[in-house]
Amino acid sequence: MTDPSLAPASGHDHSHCVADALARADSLCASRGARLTALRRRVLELVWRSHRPRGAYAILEDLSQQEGKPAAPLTVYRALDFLVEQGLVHRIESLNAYVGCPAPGLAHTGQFLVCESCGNTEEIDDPRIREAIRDGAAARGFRVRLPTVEVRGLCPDCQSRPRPETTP
Amino acid sequence: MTDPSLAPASGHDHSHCVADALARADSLCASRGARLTALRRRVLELVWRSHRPRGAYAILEDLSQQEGKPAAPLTVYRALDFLVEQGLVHRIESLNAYVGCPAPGLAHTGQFLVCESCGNTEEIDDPRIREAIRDGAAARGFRVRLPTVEVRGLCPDCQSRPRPETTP
DNA sequence: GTCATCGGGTTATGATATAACGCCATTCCC
DNA sequence: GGGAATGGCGTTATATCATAACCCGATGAC
Ligand SMILES: [Zn+2]
Ligand SMILES: [Zn+2]
Ligand SMILES: [Zn+2]
Ligand SMILES: [Zn+2]
Repeated sequence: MTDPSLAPASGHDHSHCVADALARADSLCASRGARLTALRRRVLELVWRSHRPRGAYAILEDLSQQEGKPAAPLTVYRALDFLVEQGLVHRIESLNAYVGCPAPGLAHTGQFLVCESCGNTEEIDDPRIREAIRDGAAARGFRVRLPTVEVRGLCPDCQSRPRPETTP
Repeated sequence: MTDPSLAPASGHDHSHCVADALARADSLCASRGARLTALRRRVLELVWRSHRPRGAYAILEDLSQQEGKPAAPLTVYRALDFLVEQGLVHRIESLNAYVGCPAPGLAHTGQFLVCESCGNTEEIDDPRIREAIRDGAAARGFRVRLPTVEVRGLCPDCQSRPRPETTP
C-alpha cells in the first residue's frame, strides 16, 4: 500500500492513471462484448499500481492480501492472459512481468523503455522502429507476427539522480 | 543425437556451423585471455546443436548424457553466463533460451527473427533497426544500455511448407 | 611454499508457469 | 421455465527456469 517501491514516476497523480485505465478497460470490453469480471478488473488495477512491470506472483500477493484468503497462481495467470489478449496489459518478456497499456484499443505491440535503476517502464510506439523491423524482416523473407522490443537503460530522472530508488 | 527436432535449417552442412563457431571461440578467448575451459567449450557446442534457441535444462540433459553422470543446473548456467559475457551466445528473453552467435567478436546485441513454426532463429544486425531504437530512445531522454529485439513470426521455409516440424 | 583467484561440484531453495479436474453461474435455445 | 452449452474460476499438483550458500581443488603470482 504505502510501499515506497510502488511509488509511480516522478510526482504525478497516479490515481488518475489508474482511473483512466479502468475506465478505458470498461468501455473497451463493453464495446467488444468481452467480460471484464470483478476479478479481472481487480488484477488490472493491481498491474497499474505503478508504472513498473509487476510479476504475476507480486500481483498474487496483493490479491491474497485484499481478499483475506490466499489466491492461486492460476487465478492471476488466467486474468493476465485475458488482459493481454484484450490489449489492456503487455507482457515484458525480459522481466517476466506485466505492465498496463496506456493506450489500448487498437491492436499494437509497442516498444518499451525499461529503466534499470527505478524500474519505471515507458511504452512508446515509434513508427520508425516499427517500420525498420517490418522492412528488415521482409528483406529476409520473414513474416512478422509479433515484434518484441524491450530496451534496458536509464530513464531521464535516473540519469540526473546519482543512486535512486531500489527495484520493485 | 539423431533427434529430428534438432535438425538444422533447411539442408546445410551444420557441422561447419559448429566447427566455425568453436574455432572463432577458441581464437577470440585466446586473444582476450578469457578461459574457454573444456566444460564451457562443450556447452557452447551443445548450444550450437541446432539453429534453435535451446533451454538451459535441455543443454543440461545433453551434458549429463555425454558425461554419464548427471550434471547440476548451476554448472550449465555458469558456463552460459560466461559465453554470454564473451558474446559467443545470446539469450533469447522471450524463450528463456540460448542461441549461438554467428558473428561474435565485436560487442553487439543483434536482432532475432524467431520462427514460431520450426523454431529456427536468425540473428541479424540491421543498422536501421539499431538506429531507429537509438534515436527513438534519445528523443525521450532515455539512455540505451541494452536493446532487445525478438521478432516472432514465420521463416521463409515455413511460409511455403503447410505444417512443418514440431518444436524443439 | 603460501596465498589469492577462479572454476566448478553439491545441495537446497526460490521464482515463474501450466496441467488436470471439476463446480457453478450465465447464457442461449427452445 | 427446462435443459444444454459455455465460460469463469477454485483446487491440487507439477513442470520449468534460475539462484543461494558452501566447499574444494587447480592454477598462477609472489
Ligand atoms: Zn502514473
Ligand atoms: Zn500498449
Ligand atoms: Zn547450421
Ligand atoms: Zn550475435
